Amino acid sequence: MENTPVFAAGIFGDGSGLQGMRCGSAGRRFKTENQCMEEKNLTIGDIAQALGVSKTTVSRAMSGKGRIGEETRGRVLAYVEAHNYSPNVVAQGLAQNKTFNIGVVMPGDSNISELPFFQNCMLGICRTASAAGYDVLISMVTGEDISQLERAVANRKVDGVILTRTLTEDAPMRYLREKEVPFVAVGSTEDNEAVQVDNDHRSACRELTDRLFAQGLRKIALIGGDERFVVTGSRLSGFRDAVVSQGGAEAGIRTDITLNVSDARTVEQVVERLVREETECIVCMDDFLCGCVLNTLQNRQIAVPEQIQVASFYDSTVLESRLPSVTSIRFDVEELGRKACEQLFHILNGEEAGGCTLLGYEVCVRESAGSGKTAG
Amino acid sequence: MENTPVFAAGIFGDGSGLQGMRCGSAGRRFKTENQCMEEKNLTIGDIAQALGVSKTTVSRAMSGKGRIGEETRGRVLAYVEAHNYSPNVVAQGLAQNKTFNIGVVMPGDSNISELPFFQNCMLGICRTASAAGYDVLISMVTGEDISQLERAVANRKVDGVILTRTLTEDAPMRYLREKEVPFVAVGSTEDNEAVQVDNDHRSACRELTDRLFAQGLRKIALIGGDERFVVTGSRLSGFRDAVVSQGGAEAGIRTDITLNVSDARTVEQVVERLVREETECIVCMDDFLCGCVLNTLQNRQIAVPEQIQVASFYDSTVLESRLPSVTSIRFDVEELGRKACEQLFHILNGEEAGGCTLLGYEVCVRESAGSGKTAG
DNA sequence: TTGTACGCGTTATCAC
DNA sequence: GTGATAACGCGTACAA
Repeated sequence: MENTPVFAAGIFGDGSGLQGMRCGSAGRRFKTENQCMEEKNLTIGDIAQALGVSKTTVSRAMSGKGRIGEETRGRVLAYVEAHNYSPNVVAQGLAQNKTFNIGVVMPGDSNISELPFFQNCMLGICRTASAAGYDVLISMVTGEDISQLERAVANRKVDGVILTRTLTEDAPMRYLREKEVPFVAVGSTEDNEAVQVDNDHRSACRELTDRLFAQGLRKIALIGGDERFVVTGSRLSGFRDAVVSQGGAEAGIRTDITLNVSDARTVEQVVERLVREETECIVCMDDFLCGCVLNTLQNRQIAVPEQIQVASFYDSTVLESRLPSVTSIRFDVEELGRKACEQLFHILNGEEAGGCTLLGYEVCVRESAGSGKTAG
Repeated sequence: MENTPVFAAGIFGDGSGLQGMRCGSAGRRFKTENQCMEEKNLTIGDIAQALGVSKTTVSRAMSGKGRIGEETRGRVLAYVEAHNYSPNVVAQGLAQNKTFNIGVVMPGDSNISELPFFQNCMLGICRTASAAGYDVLISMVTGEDISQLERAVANRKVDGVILTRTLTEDAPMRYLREKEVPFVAVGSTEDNEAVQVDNDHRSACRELTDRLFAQGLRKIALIGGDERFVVTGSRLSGFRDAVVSQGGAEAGIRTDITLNVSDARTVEQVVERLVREETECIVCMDDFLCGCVLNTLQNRQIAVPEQIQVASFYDSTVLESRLPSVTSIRFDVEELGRKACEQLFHILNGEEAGGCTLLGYEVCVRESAGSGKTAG
């Protein structure tokens, strides 16, 4: 008994118009005659032939579109199940002018404290996409280099795109606009036309700041990062909202705002100044900065919250093992990714989604500030 | 002068076999007659027609394969340039049984200190892939759920896969093996058949540990994470290599090894014990654990390195703002991603790549240990 | 050197 | 309810 290895000839057309007894006709690997690994590279044509029906019928059975006899449908589905056939999505795409891919733009130069955000956001996106039969194609953007995104778009590899970070002068967004590629932005943008999904940073930061004032604090400092990130602006607005609602300077409130702080050294200098000026509480725009602030205070032997309070406008896992635990705001980032993906699908289905979706937040008062052990 | 909007009719065949004067025949958007946005949805057929040559000729001009007249080639390329046409990669793929996508498997449940690793690894992969005309498709794996990977593979969305983390019982790897999907693993594996790219963790950890012994230390403790990660095993081996080379217990060397430590609370308990037992140095297998150890020591007012030394077997940015600076090992993770991607391309080109590629490392002796201010 | 005629795997149209 | 047939955009053996 010979098991002659048979090369899957005619892959790219062998000239003979023969369509006789094929076995994994689309195969690209070696196979043995009698035992063709059924699950692989089976085509709609193979099934049609095996069942003595037309390709059209098989297609209909699978898609559920068009009329088809209940029995025929059952037979096809049974065969499909038995040989666990799965359609070639690329070919489906070619026929429908779709790719079943969504692009996700990730910054390649984010700092530590932002990474959990992107990770969880990706998780939400991937799960939602996967459940809808889509795959996620990544483009990393570093600085002004959006070449990866350009490639993906120019090559028509994606049906739409999700932006996971928004800048005030956003190169990726400008590009997508220009090319008329459907996209959704995670994080707010100044472009009101754009579909965006974000947490309500402004309200969240206002609420947290309000609580600090409610504790009787009067000298609060704010340290923030890159001003070009739209979220920095939102948080700042929330902070100011709270200040204004308390009566501002007229009510004896003193604030000290420092933005564009990006490294530990700068934080150190700022903190030293703030301590000298007898600031009662330092509010940080993100956990990276907050970590730096805590380090500095620890090295200077300044007790938190007894001598100075500290709070953060973000709650990542960066600080989770810290003592004292840090008062901050918690967001459901995975949900953010999910929502963004759903919005994109809406657009793709022509159900033009709403402009801006705001998700909630949770203020977590912990030991470092606002818990009552105030120094103020 | 009317600019009648003309719907790109006949997308899926309008019945008329007409091939006359088409403008973006593959278009799916509205266009104006005279000013069809040339760069979009131009096909090889459009170009052929415009230039009065055959599609084959255009194809050849672009691919460089097959003989073609220098002048003809020039004309085609000029036209392509002028209208900045770019081929439909999906269609190319369908014709060549390729996708021009590589899959990347990411853990969806990694802890903070691992994230910079995955980020940089991705960066290396994406850049290499992009330069080779490939895109990166992400599959997130959480726990035993490899459904996203399964979808991508079953749907033939990828030509090959890169695994960014390896476990001793690796579900994704098992799956890829079974489906005979070409893959490369970042990180070592027990499967010797698999193509793998890794840093030489064993040598690196041995070298670092050797230095500690060279400082005269005799009581060293090791704290490690998940035992199922292959890298945990490698690092442990390196540590043991150093111990053995120093003569081990007979030479008066005491070691204390604790694995599967994953949370800050456990670290605290372990550290307390180690301090009681007058350990001279705590070596951490990664920076997350190291961060926890430093926190605990700081809270207990135990000075590093004066009272106890601390070193880490990994150098992420998690600890970069810490004081004292931590002695650890530095790897070029982006290079790791690059190499992995290159190896995958070798396999895809049939140039069966070597089994295991080991990349280098750099031991960074800083303040926290091995710098001379020993407590031992 | 160039063109013809398929084929890749699927969907959509239109007859039957 | 079912089946040819023509797209989708591109590559390629073979003929010219």
